[in-house]
Amino acid sequence: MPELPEVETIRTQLSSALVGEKIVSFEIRRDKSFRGNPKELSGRTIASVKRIGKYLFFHTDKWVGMVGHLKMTGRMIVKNGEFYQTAKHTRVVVTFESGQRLYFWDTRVFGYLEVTSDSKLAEVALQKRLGADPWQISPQEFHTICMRYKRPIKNLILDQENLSGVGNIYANDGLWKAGIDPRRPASSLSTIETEKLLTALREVLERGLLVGGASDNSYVDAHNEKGSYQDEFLVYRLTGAPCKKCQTSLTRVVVGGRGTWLCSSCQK
DNA sequence: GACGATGTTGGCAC
DNA sequence: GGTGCCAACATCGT
Repeated sequence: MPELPEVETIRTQLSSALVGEKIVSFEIRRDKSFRGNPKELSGRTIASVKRIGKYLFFHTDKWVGMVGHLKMTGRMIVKNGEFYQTAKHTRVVVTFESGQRLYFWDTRVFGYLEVTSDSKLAEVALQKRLGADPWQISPQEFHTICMRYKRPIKNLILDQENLSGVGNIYANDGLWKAGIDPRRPASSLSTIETEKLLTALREVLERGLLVGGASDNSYVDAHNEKGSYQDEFLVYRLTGAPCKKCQTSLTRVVVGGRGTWLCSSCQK
C-alpha cells in the first residue's frame, strides 16, 4: 500500500506524537514482524522520526534506534487505536511512559520493525543503498540513470535503488501524465521525455501527499484516517474507463509482473 | 472452492 | 552487472 505520500503522511504524524516519548515495553504478537532484541530499546526516548524512501526511521536519545517498513499492508497507528488493541492483525504494540501506544498492524506480515544498534550508521547505509527521492534528483541525473538501462521505464522507476519512494500507483499515474508508454526501454527516452516524467512523478506524489494518500485498499494514516487519492486515480486500476485526456478506453497490461494501466492513444 | 489479483522487496537463476 | 521471475502471507473478488 504505502508509497512515498502515504509513508510521509505517517511520518509527520508519528513525529508529532512520539518525539519525546519514552519507550516502556514491546508486545510482539507475531515474531516475524519484529527483528532484533526489543529490550535494547526499553527506556529510550524517541528523538526523531525520519523517512528514507518508503522506510521509517526512529532515532532515540542513544545509539540504538528502530527502522520499519510497511510493505503491502502495514499500518502504524498512534491515535484512535482502540480497534487495534484486540485486532487480529496487530503484530506489535509499543507502550510509552505516558501511556500512549504505537500499534503496528499488518495483515500480510511482509512488513517489520527492526532494532538498529547504531541507527545513524544504519540510516547512512540505507541512504547509500537507495536512490534519491524524485525531489532530490535533478532532471539531468534522472536522464543519465534512464540511459543506463534497457529495462521498461516503469520497472526502472519502481526500482528503489535507482529512484526511491515511487510505487505502482504513482508510477502508473505519472507515466500517463507524462504521456509515456510504461513498456518503453528506459534508454529510449529523450531528454525532454525524462524531464516530463520526473515532473509528472513529482506532481502526482505531491497531489497524493496533499490529499492524505491513497486508501484504495487497506491504507490508513497514523490517526486511523483514510486518504482520498483513490478518488482521483488517473489510470491506476481504471480498466475500461475513458482516458481523462482523449476518452480512449484505458487498458491493463502486465509489465514486470505488475498490473499496469495505460492509454494506448496518449502514451507513446 | 479454485483461481488470480493485491500497494513491496529481495533472493535466485540466467 | 542487468534483468526477469517468484516467494514471503492473508484476503478479496470473480
